[in-house]
Amino acid sequence: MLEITRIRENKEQIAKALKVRNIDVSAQLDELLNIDNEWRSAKGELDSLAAEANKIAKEIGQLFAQGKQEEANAAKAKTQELKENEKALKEKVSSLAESLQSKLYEIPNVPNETVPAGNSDEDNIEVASGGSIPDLGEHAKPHWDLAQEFNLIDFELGVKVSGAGFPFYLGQGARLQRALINFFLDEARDAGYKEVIPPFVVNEASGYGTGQLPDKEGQMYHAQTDDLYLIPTAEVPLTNMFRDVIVKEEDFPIQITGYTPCFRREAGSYGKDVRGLNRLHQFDKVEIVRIEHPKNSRKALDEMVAYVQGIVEKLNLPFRILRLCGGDLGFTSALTFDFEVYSAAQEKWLEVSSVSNFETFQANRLKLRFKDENKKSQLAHTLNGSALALPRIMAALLENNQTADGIVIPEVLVPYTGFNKITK
RNA sequence: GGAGAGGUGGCAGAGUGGUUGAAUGCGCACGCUUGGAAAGCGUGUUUACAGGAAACUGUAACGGGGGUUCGAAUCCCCCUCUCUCCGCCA
Repeated sequence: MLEITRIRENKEQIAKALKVRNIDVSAQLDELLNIDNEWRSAKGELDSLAAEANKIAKEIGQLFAQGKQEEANAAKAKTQELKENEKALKEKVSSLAESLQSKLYEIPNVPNETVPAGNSDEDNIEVASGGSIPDLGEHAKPHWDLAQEFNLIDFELGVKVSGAGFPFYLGQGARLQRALINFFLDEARDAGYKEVIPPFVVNEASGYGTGQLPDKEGQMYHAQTDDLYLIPTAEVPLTNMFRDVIVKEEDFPIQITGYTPCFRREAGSYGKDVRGLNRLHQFDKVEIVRIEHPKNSRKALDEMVAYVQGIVEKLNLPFRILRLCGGDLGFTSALTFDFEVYSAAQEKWLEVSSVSNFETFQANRLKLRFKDENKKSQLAHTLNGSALALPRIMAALLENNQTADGIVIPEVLVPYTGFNKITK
């Protein structure tokens, strides 16, 4: 959520910046500012009315204390009209505040000035790449065939027990999965991130805090009996740790990491993009989160991108890094870099990480602040990134590393798997 | 799930209708004191919004919402969370 003061002061600039997302919010901003003006004047009126009422109430108290009953009662009568005005004004103020709030929720984050204009993922800009795409020859199998052949993942069994998109990982497949999780967590810890195991369900307030609510409600599983949401990403609990918190400036940078399963309804997804591990309702992910001083967040984002690149390289996967264009940028993000790895049998790029700087957008919703050198509270910046999402990494590993007699495990993972090749 | 108790400032903990944004203690900050430190003494120490260049002023907030009242942390109603005991249970 954008700060209203920022909109007041930089309306034109914000409208212009949001054009990068292919949306025109000028009219919305004007409406917002109108409401804000109305709200402020009503609030001012209410405040002085309340001041007057408070003053009289105090006087009445004193009159009673002095035993001047009659004068006190006379003063009481005087406040009747005041009370009625106050009540009406109060309602006006709160309804204006409410409508202001809901309008504010509708405006997406202002893209960073380095975000390129564009409509879709086709307009994203590749900023780096690495690794080499293996030549698998004609007999390359997609990972869903390999998973079946080596008995690593059972999609059918998942359908029976839960539904499509909830696979069973079996034997060496399960061990590889666990190895990846442990490898990612260890790497993150070595890079200075504090490990956390958060709850996998969150309340409504947390959903609002990081921006999943109100607009992306349909993407989350909702346990209605208890009004809890299954987390779509560890970002939600890890960032909400800092909701309503005023951190100390010297605590920056705050770096945390956590592994969680992620649950996504993926309403509306279908077709061959969802085949195998490409898109699941439940998947594992290790997330890194940073809470930063505003002046350091840009640098922090670069560090996070470099970190993610490092682990992708250790896994020897061909990758590319994309700077997301305005049209592909998430609602809450100011700047995002996506990582894709090449899955050589499917012959396609798969997104495995998204590293974003939200600047103050989430912090404003979260009321996540710090005291600056002048002892003024200021919104912090929040950032996060996948490091990494497992299924597509698994897909690429299986496909890219297939050989005539098995699937080769990357060297860095062998200490974690306990085997260096998946065999029948 | 049943019964009970309770949610007050960074923490502990008073306060049951009237200068209470809130005693007191701890903590913290600054100053005095000291060779230095501790102790001691003094001053200060919530947040949000509005107005203001600032000093500051006004309003709101004692879990959340609503009500009674001239006036509510204090009374009433609803919700919520926590704790204790019992039950169930990994």
